[in-house]
Amino acid sequence: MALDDRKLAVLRAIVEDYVATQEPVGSKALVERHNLGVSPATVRNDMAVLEEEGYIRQPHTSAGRVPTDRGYRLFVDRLSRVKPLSPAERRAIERFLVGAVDLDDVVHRTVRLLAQLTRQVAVVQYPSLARSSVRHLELVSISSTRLMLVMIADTGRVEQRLVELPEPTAADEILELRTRINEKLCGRRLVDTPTLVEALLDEIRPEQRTTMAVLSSVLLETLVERREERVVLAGTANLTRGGILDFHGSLRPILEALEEDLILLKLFGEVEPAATRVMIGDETKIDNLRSAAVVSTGYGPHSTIVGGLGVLGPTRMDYPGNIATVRAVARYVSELLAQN
Amino acid sequence: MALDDRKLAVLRAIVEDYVATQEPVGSKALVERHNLGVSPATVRNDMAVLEEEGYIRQPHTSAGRVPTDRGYRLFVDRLSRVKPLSPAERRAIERFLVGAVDLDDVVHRTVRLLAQLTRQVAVVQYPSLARSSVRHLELVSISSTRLMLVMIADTGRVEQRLVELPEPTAADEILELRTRINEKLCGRRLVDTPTLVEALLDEIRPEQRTTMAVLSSVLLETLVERREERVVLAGTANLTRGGILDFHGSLRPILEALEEDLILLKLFGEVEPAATRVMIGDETKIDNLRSAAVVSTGYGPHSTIVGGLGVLGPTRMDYPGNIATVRAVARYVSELLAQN
DNA sequence: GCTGGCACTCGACTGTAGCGAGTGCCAGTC
DNA sequence: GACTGGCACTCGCTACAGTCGAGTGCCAGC
Repeated sequence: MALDDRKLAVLRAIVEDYVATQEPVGSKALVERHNLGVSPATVRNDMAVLEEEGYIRQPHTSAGRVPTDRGYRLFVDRLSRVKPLSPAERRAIERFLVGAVDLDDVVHRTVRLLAQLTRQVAVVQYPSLARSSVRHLELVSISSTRLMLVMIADTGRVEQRLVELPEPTAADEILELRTRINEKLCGRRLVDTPTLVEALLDEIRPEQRTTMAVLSSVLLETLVERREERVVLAGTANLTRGGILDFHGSLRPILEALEEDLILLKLFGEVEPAATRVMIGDETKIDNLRSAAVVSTGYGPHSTIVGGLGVLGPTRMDYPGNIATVRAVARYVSELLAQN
Repeated sequence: MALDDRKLAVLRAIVEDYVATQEPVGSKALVERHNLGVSPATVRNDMAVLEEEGYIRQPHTSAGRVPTDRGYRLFVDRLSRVKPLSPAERRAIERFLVGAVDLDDVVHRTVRLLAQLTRQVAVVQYPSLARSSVRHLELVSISSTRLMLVMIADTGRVEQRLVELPEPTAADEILELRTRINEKLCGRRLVDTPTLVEALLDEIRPEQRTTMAVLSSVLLETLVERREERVVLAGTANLTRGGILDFHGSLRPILEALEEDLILLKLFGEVEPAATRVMIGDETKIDNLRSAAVVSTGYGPHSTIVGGLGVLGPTRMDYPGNIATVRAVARYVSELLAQN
């Protein structure tokens, strides 16, 4: 059955009121607060239809209605208008992000900013190594058989690994290797390095091969294959806003899910270009997050995507507002990265 | 009034039972579970004295007794014996920490391990820059007027900063500066760098001075003065164990406090050598942590201290067990750092 | 197709009563 | 003097009954 315009308006009103008051909303209150132009009885009929279709439900007889996940989905897809940011918010964003000294700083400031503006849990993924290129590779000698490999990515991300050499290697050998590796890898995408490194192994002098083999295995194993993706989160205290009524009863499952980097990456890391993604309840595909919703988007310099960011909160959240904020923050961060 | 041995035994029994059951403990249950050799009535008299002295209190008139912060303090200082780790725990610790690829990895594994073993919130501070020495300083050119300063500390910590140069500088100039800086700073403690850098400014060729001035200001301002201390935490989901009965009613203040790096540093960062510190309730000096307790200790290679770690939980926690675990983990981490 | 009216449901709240764990006190005993 | 058994008392917890009211579904009428 198709829903006519008024029924949609009723659904929208229910979602908006419920998000604002956190209480089941009845037909009478609805006509009072929104000028729907019809009587409560009519609204009740519409509600009955909406309930039959699974967009709203009654917590118990003699209570008002509450949106279901399906109801929120419809609301997000068709009923919500984008809410422009307030000037105060814009200013907060700008002020917050200037003065960052390095990538760590940018990421941390961003996640706090997001948590503060949306009053939800915020998550920011570090620029993904999978989407980065090599800017520079440095080999720093620590002892004759031990050195530190430092990789600097174009995204500003820096990774270091300790390398045990099989035999003592002279400083100038190391230096030469460093030069060769940089010639080969600089500017290339990290995912392309395996073949390049393989080629390099053939090109260099035989006596350098064992050292190079160790280096390449560290490089490939710990940086390329096991791509260390990192995420930061902030604002967990926001989960306690509005009692424990959200998240039916216990924060436990939510907090547990937030401890799993893999889960966070799945939710916030896999973002397609220019799409703001909203996942509601079961759509997260995570059992512990049944009662939560996620708004995420990608960011990156010059319209590329190098990582994801977003917020997580109760399904009962201000979707239009959060979507607007997440987008705006992503845009600002992207600009910031483009400047570097 | 001095407490005789039996009264102390009663206090110990109360603490142990209350920690185990999370319920106010009465005189009858006490004599049943612990063989105190006296009747409930006698225990009641002792309890009355303990209450008068402020070691225990009654939640309400017809309930059993609960330890006060002062009671826990006495328990920790005089009544608890160190609980040896189980072999399973020892094995868990060893297994958990092998295979760490770099400092980040060590820190993250450690914090998870601690959270898992103690079932509390765990916190680990990164090796403090204030206590680190410079192992190597690298300058990586990004464009002619921009470079990245990478500092590697002896603790394995790596920090990077973007530097804007006032004028284009040739690669070999940069290289020369890098060598000079390393000659001067390698092996020196970070806190000693300001005077060394100043001296260096006088020694180098005049045309390099402006570049060097920029470098030194970044170095001193963002690494030495504003010492970026970092902390990692895990196990927040453990706060929800045992209902919200701990933390009288709301996790909110606890979660808020845990978001503040400054608070965490204060609790876990300021550790004297070889002392395991226990802070109970108000002793934390943090209002939000009234209902929490902290067990912390220092760690570092070769009996030095480079950072702190520990756990945070309800005042009603297993102090002997947590103290033992925190110490053991700190010892293992220290060994691991000594090997590098 | 909308509306007003009406009977009905059911959770929230209130007040009462009984139960029982636990206490404080006191007189008696070793 | 220290410990013990006994006893009256307190008070939170639970169960139960009764009332209230918000909100619904349905239906006849416009």
